[in-house]
Amino acid sequence: MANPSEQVDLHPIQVVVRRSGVSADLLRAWEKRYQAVTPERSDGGHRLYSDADIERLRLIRDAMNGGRRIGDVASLPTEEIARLVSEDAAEQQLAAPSSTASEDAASQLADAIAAVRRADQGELRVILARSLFSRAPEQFTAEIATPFMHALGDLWERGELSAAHEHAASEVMRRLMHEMLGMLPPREGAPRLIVATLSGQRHEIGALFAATAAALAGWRVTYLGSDLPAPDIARVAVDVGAHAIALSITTASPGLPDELSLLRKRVGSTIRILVGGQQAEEMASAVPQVEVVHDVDTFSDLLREIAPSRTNGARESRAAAARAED
Amino acid sequence: MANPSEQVDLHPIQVVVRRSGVSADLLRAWEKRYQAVTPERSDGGHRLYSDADIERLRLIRDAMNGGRRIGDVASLPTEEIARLVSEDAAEQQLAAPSSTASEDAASQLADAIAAVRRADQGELRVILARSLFSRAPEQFTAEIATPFMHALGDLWERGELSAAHEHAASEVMRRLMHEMLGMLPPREGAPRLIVATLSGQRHEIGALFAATAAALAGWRVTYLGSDLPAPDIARVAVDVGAHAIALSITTASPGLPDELSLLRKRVGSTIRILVGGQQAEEMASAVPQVEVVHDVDTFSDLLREIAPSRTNGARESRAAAARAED
DNA sequence: TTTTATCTTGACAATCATTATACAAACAAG
DNA sequence: CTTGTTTGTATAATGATTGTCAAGATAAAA
Repeated sequence: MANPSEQVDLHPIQVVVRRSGVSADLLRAWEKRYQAVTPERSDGGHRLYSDADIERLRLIRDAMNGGRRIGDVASLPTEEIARLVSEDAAEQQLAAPSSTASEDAASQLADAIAAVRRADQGELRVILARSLFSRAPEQFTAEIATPFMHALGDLWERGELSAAHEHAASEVMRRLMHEMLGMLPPREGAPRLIVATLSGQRHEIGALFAATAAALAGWRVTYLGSDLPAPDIARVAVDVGAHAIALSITTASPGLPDELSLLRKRVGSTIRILVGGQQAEEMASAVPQVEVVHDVDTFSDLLREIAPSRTNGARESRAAAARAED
Repeated sequence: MANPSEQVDLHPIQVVVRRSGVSADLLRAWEKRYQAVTPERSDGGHRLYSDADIERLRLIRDAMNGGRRIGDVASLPTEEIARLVSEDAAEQQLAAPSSTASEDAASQLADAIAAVRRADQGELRVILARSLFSRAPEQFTAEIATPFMHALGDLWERGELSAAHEHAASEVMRRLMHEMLGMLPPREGAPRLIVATLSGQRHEIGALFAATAAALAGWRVTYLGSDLPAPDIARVAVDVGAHAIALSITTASPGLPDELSLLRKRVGSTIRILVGGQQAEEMASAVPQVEVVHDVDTFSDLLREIAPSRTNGARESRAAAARAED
């Protein structure tokens, strides 16, 4: 076996494919035709790329996005390519038209509520979907989703909506939040969170908010849905190697504290249990080693605290890349 | 040192298979070839893995998902693997994705089932979403969604999945079918259908299939979700001016025929009521003016029969639009 | 005891990387 | 519009790497 220390910072071709966005076939073609990069070889003859190789490939890719032809740039020294790229970027700046401002949240919210009153599910979906895709997920949660659910609750309490209308509306929101959750890319190596509601708890909107917040905080989220017995949740948590479990509790029920205790017992002491929702304080404050969270912001902060932040690493390497471009 | 207290946190190989998603054969192969982990042994020679071993195996799996090769990472110290994983995750965000996808339905289905066994919700979603977007909705329903749900049921019956695993998997499918439903454009002037399940009926997958089939047949579908009392459904149906109501019945319950009758009375005789699902025959055949549908194809045919086909009109107007562009 | 789970070993098959060649779409020049 | 060039992708043959399986034996559980 060769000295391991010299292999640590060399990467197989698949890693380079993922990091550079260039297919394996193309990497080999570029190497053969233009010597774009000339990676090391392993004992078996497989290519081993250095970080500098990858950086150079990214530059080449950027140059091509700027309209250059591969044959013109691939053989140039790296600094030369970098110069071309920044030149092209400067050109683009001049041609770029200033973007139109995004619609304000208030009017979108008003439109959505109006659609709810008309029980127009299709229109509601269109409004909310447009709203979601026109801003960052964090903004959507804070400016649209949360106020919308509150408005829905108010209308229902005042008797202006039937249960079915409310059901149809929150169904749309639930669907959207599912989609959003699916759009957030799971990070490898990030801590894992299980999100669910216990038996008898059928309102899953709160759990969805929690799942979204966690995904935004960089966690890998397994969303189990609503109405699950404690042993099942425990089993998944242990199997998956979860670092924490988040539960939404909206309805009071007599057996609930016991079920929480059972869950606490089953999962072992290293896994934290966080509960939130209208009835969380009442149902969970008596259960030892179960933490009650009162609002989404606290929850987000707590998650970032627990997780050993990986964002720094990403930020550092991005900064390094920026320096290299100068 | 051979006291029994040290065995508390050691696990037999099957537990490790479940938690790490690596098969037993592979665990032994990795140990033999690369000393990926070197578990303790029982007196009889059986492997006993620690939690740290499992964590290391998870890291190795993450590294491989990041494009690393087993031979490169398996022998590295654990911290080194962790470093590679987080580095790969961070760097990957800077590149355009270009992963290789398997095309045919059979292998996609196999991939999906494998992900279910690993309880890997994120991967499952990626596989199914890719599968959905790579074919027409009709094909997805017939070739992927239906067989997938059957396979899920089989696994559950054979006890190879816990309720929570099954829950997590069908959650993903449910979410996807919601998205698909949202993607199908509502046709102006098409007849309206209400889709829901009655009180006590919590399995909404069947209802989702019905909603999708209807949307594909050209209907405007209002999807209410599961577990709704008959009066609420009736009110929405009347408000919206529905031409028909479709209900999924999977669980037998004593009050159900009465609730169906109530629904029948409330909505007036012009609205047809169609029911399907495992228990539909038993629960609904005695209720007058409620039609039992036995499979999806029959349901689709029936819908096309009831609705005056708009497909021609749509095609005509699309052709007109094309002419206008010349 | 009987049944199930795990062990070791070796072989095998599938996947992936390599080279070389070929081909077709896109592009530029005439 | 036709040419020739550039360039991404596909193919086939070969070898390296890696996942899976079978057989026979032992251990653990029922």
